[in-house]
This record gives sequence, structure tokens and C-alpha cells, in this order.
Amino acid sequence: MLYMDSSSSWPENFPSDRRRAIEELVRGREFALQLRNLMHKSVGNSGSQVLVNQDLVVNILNSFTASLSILKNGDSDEVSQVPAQTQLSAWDAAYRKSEDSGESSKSSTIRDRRGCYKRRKCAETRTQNSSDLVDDGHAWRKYGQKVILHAKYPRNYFRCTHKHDQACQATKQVQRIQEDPPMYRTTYYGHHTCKNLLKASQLFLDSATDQCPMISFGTHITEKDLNPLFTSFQSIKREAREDHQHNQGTSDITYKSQSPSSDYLLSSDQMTAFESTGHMTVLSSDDVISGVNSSSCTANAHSLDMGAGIVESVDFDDVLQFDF
DNA sequence: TGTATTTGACCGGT
DNA sequence: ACCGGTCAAATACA
Repeated sequence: MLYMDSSSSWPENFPSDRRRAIEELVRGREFALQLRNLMHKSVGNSGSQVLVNQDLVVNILNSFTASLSILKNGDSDEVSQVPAQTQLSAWDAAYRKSEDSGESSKSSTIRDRRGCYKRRKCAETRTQNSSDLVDDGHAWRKYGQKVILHAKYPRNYFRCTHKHDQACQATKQVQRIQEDPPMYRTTYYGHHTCKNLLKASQLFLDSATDQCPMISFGTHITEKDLNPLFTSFQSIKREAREDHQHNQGTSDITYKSQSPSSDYLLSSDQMTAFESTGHMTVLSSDDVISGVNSSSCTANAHSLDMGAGIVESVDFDDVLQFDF
């Protein structure tokens, strides 16, 4: 999340009343951010209540951000994160203005796109190699394909389907890296902020009804427990199933917490991060609970080959036990 | 008709 | 100037 620096220099002749309005909005957004952070730490809220609260905070933040963008009119950092409708309005306005004033554009059919997008600089990335194009549970929309220098195969660019309606900034790149057997490298940029509830619920319902031999959950998961931050489950389930075929008789896996309210699920993203770093973040139906960093949680978990039964428990603020 | 994909052009960073 | 990421008009598809 980008923040407007209140100490940034203001353009000359920038109206003082607008400046004050912007400063007030910045303050308000800071308060909303603090509220969000407090909510993340709070305990005792039910999952659904946290979801409602998070919705509210997201709406508040979006409103502030959109307002700031409109007022400041042209700060690309701000434009990049406001809802698309706001962006389009601003661009349409700018476009109409240039038309009205009779300014000529480079092309009669293509409008001036200068400043219309900002490249990510050091967004968080995660890379995953796989032998097939796994469904990671998110809705992606392809927006480009490029031939890459010294690469045998073109690189494909995808953005979240909800980029415009929910301002979700997550993107990924998929590139074939090997012909036979086919291997693909997928690089994820940023996190999903969209509420992909329909698809997530389908996955959960699917996981609840599918008699997957490797994974079971201690309690039934209902839609009210869904956390939009937590979605990708399908691929790990498939991994588990495939592995099971190679390792018949491996015991069921239940991710259980000692707190009575919730069990834990692992997304494929988390497993990928876990593979490469030995560190993972575990999400409950409520929210991020804690991080795991245990030298004993290494290779075996990666392929879900739990035959060696490595991890018994990991220390947390709120202790999470892995019953393998 | 609405949504997704393709693809050439544009743009920013180096 | 070049490379790679993104945009958006054209096209395909359900």
C-alpha cells in the first residue's frame, strides 16, 4: 500500500483549501489503516465479524484513496491504486479536455497513455515451477504476451480478473521453461486484495465433498468462515492426491489448532514459499495467525510426503499443532 | 451481447 | 536504444 507523504512538496499555485482537504483525508486514511492493523491483532472476534470489519475498512480506504486521487489529480502513485472507475473518470476527463482544447495526439486512434500506468518496482514476488498449469484458485485474465530475449518460449502476463472492479493488484507471469516434459515457471507479483468468495467457496465445497484421501479437516468449513485472503487450495490438494498415488498408505493429514474455533489450511502459495525458505505463514479462517519457522519443517512437507512424520508441533503465540 | 484473448503499440527503466 | 511490462482495439468465443 502506498501512502501519500504529507510532507511532499506541493505544486505552485496549488489551492490551499484543496491542500487542507488532502491533508485531512491523509489523516483519515492513516486512522483507517491503524484500525485495520488493530483488527488484525484482535482476538475473540468471529470470522464473519472480522470479514465484515475488513470490508468496511477496505471501503473506507478506497474512498480516501479515490478522493485523494481526484483532489490531487495526477499523482500516479495514487492513481495506481484507486478503483478503476475513478481512474477512468479522471482519464476521460483529461482526454475530453485535450480534445476540447484541440490538442493533437500522437495517433488519431490511440490516446496519450503517458502516466497512465506505473510499473511495479519491488513488489513481493513468489516463483513456482510446475509440470502443468495448475489452477491456483484465483481468476486470472491474460493481458499480454511477450517474446523474451534468449528465452525459447514467450512470457504470458496475467492480472487478477478483479483488477478493475475491486482494484486487486495481483499479477502473475507464466513462462514455459522446458519442452519435454513441459515445465512452466509462474511468478506471482503482489497479493490478492479481491474478495473472490464465489470461487473460494467452490473450492472449499469441493474440498469438503471430494473424498481426498490425504487431507481431512477436523470441522466442517462453512461459507461464513471463508477468508478472502485464503483461497488457493486446489493445487495442493492435487499434489497431495498425486503424492498419495506414489505413497499409498500415508496417513491422513489434519491441520489443527489448539484454539477450538478453527482449523488451518495451507494454500499452494504458502507451500511454495515454504519450499524455498522453510518459513511459512499459516492462515486460519479468521486471519493470519502466525509464522512458522522451524528447521525441522523442511523437505518432507514440501511434497506432502509425511511418511517420516517430521513435525509434531511448532511454537507460536497461539500454539498450532500439526498432527501428521 | 458480454466476456476473454490476441497482439501491436506505447511507455518506463536501464 | 533496447527490453520488458502494460494498454487497449480488434477479434474470438460462449
